[in-house]
Amino acid sequence: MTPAPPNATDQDTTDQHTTDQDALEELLAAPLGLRERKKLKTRRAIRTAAFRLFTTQGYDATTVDQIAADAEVSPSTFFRYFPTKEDLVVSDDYDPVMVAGLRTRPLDEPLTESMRQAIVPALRQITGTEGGDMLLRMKLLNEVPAIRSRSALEMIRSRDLIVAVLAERTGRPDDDLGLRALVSAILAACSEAVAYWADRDGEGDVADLCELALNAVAEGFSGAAWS
Amino acid sequence: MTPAPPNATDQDTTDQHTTDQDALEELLAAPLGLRERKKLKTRRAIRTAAFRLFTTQGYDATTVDQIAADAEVSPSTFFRYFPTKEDLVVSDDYDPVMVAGLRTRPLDEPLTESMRQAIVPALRQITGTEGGDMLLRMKLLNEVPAIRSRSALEMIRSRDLIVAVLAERTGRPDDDLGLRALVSAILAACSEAVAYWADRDGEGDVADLCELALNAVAEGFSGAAWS
DNA sequence: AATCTTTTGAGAGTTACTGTCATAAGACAG
DNA sequence: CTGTCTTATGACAGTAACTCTCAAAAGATT
Repeated sequence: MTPAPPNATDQDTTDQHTTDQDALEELLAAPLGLRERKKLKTRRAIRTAAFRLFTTQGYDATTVDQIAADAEVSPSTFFRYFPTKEDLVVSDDYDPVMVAGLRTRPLDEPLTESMRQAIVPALRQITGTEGGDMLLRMKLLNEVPAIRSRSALEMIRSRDLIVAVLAERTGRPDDDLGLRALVSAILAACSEAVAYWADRDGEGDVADLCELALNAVAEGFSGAAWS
Repeated sequence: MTPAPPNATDQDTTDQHTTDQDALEELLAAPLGLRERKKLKTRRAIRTAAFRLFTTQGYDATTVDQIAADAEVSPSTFFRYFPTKEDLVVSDDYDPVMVAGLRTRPLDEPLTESMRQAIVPALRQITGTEGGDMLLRMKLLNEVPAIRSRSALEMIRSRDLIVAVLAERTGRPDDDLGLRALVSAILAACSEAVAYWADRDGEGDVADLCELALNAVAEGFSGAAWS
């Protein structure tokens, strides 16, 4: 999801170029305006406060009012930054990474392979950089039904995004059932891997587990008896 | 999910025998007590009222109080029958059907084939008997984020159930990542098929679509270039 | 008919969220 | 650096989905 772009350009009806430009600008324009800096700061403050409370009291036992108080903002402000409490946890900034990865793959490569090559490195990168935070989020995702539930919506978003890219690349329609099914299946397998990893406190390498999961699916569908 | 067993035997601390006996009794004792009959009636009344309101006003615009009023029960009673508003929609009684189907398959059959043979006929049966209701539910599932989200939890339950059965049959551990990934992938593909079907107002046969989806996944994982 | 058990409704309380509006604070022009 | 314009904030009121408690009603049992 939008990695909290400080000033989310809501409608880019103009051009697909805009997206890339914005991303670039965001990275280069180091001296952000004071407003933007403050916004980022509050956002971080809220999230930090929230996670601190979550780890000590648990997700459900922590109220939005508490979080707001702890972050020294009003409850209204909380909701301005995070439309729902769940949004604190389910923010996956790596869809774009995956899409970019996908686009680099050769067109004649099998789709599963392209996806594998897009997902696995992305996972590896993420765990490398923000591993701790991700583990915590994924653990919440395993444990808190509300979040687990909510994350399904994010997955659908991811699926739609990937399907759109692949549809474009293969010249299929956007709503091709086969394509959707395949992408969903792959994402499901990878989610299982991530869940498994989080459930074991980040033991082992997520990326490896993800490959393992994908291999298991491939093997299963190849018709192995498997007992 | 428990298809609303009229008198859920909450604690059978006595004996495992009790469970089977109760289940048997429940099926045989056709002349249900007056209480049970009334309970079933209210449950139906609530659901009927709810669906009527949903179709006219939409899901979000319909409040629980309205539903309760329409069904002529108190709001308290509503929540006694359906712990959440979403539960009105996401009640899949066919997990047991699938599990039973799975158990009839030969042990040396490939897992994917067993699951396919368990899922497809189950789908066929359901659409045959309660097709209209299912279509409506699935459409809500497509359209209402809250429900879509919630149904993810049901899917996890299904997955766990199926994984447990398959783990037992293949002698694998319950938490085998490969098995989980495979089952999740298959369920994801089938969900796509159902969603696709509902999105097109029940046009075509769900079971066929499901097979199509599974075939697409198989093909994808077989390494076809696929463009 | 009397007693016991379960279901029901009334009401009060909590929490996540929405909308409105006045005020405060950064941005910018002159 | 002053005035104006824009945007972020907080206070407040309101809604709706739940949760809990308790007393009354209704089915079950002897």
